Amino acid sequence: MNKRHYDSEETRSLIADKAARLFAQKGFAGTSIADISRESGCSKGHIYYHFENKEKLFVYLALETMRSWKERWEAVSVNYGTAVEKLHAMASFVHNNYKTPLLQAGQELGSNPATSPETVTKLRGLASTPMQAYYEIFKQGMETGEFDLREEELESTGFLFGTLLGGLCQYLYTMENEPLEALFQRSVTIFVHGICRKG
Amino acid sequence: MNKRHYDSEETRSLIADKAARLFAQKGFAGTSIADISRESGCSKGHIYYHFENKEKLFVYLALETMRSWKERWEAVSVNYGTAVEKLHAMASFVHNNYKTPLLQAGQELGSNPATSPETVTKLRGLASTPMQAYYEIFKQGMETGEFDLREEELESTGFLFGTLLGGLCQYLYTMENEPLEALFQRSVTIFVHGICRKG
DNA sequence: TATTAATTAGGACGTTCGTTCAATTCCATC
DNA sequence: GATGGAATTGAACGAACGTCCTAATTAATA
Repeated sequence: MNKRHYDSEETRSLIADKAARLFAQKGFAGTSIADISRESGCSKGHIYYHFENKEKLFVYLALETMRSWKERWEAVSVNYGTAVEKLHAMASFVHNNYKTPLLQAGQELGSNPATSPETVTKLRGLASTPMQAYYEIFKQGMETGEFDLREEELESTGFLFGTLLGGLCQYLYTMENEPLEALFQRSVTIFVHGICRKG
Repeated sequence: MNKRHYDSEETRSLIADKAARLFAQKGFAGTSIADISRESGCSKGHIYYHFENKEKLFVYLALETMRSWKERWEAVSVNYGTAVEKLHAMASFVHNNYKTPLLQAGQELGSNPATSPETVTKLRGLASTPMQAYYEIFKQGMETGEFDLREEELESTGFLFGTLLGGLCQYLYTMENEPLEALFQRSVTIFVHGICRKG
């Protein structure tokens, strides 16, 4: 017995895909249901068949995006040994998989006084998923002696690394892929070595 | 002869102030003329007496913000000698004076297909003002031998530094001042020294 | 005090927004 | 091939949007 009639499930994820791209590109308020309808090719009414409302749709997208991001990173990261290798891998991974603009849209929605408290709560913890992943890498680097870090510097280091990668994601839609990838990689180099002339 | 009747000029800059804060906090689409009217305490019609429309208002704010930012930085920066000192000063300056969220709102507006081409053009060059300032510092550091940089790395270094500071500005409205300032300063330290175990 | 031009308010406009809902189409099953 | 529930549509709703227009208010000048 097949529970799936029509292409309902596919339609749902098509809507989700298109909506995620639109939210990432134009922000929460900047994206209308009509936009999503046009882009996905299905009626406005049908969007409301799959999702309760615009806010819930966004929260679903944000949470799901982060869950899948974490899952895929954990699958990828085992292929890299040292912390430095992992940082480079992470830079590429974020460049290709991260939907930071979606996080920004989340901030936009979260800071709006009209947003429901439950939504704000759910959105609050969103950024902690990638931050945790960054933290783990720097922790490893500290433990193996690759990095010269003190315990209390770990969190802020991961935070800043994530902020830089996140900032670079702003250029995903306006910059060529190749030079952007170079910037992602150079971010790692700078974090690791700095730019100071050594003794 | 006084050209200023009433407090028109003051009212205009009051509108500009409130509008800038709102745009920075809630984005371009997320901020309504009614919001600005409520916040500034003057009528919607009066906003249109001072500004042609919402788009032009935003462009004015963005350009004016950047112009004033540059002016004030140039006044401040002469108090610092070395490139490292200037980087720390810049971090503090951005923390206290930069309206990066306004730049993000600019990207939001600029990437909207409905936005007029002239506006897009004006917005395009916005980010280059601070980037130029960052570039200058790293160039100085390279020339004085403080930094170990090659000519062709200058631009990307300034770009990344600006991206990191800009990313940190996202937390202006959600984080306490003191720990945020610490993150700004630590950004400089990491950029300068990196985190790799030396020798 | 009367006149005038600059300033401000507030409501009306057409449009677009998020949302709802009745009607229709589709497919699995009988 | 008829039936029923799931999938999908498209029109319609009130609210909110950006913008415009007219009327009221103000302060300077005559």
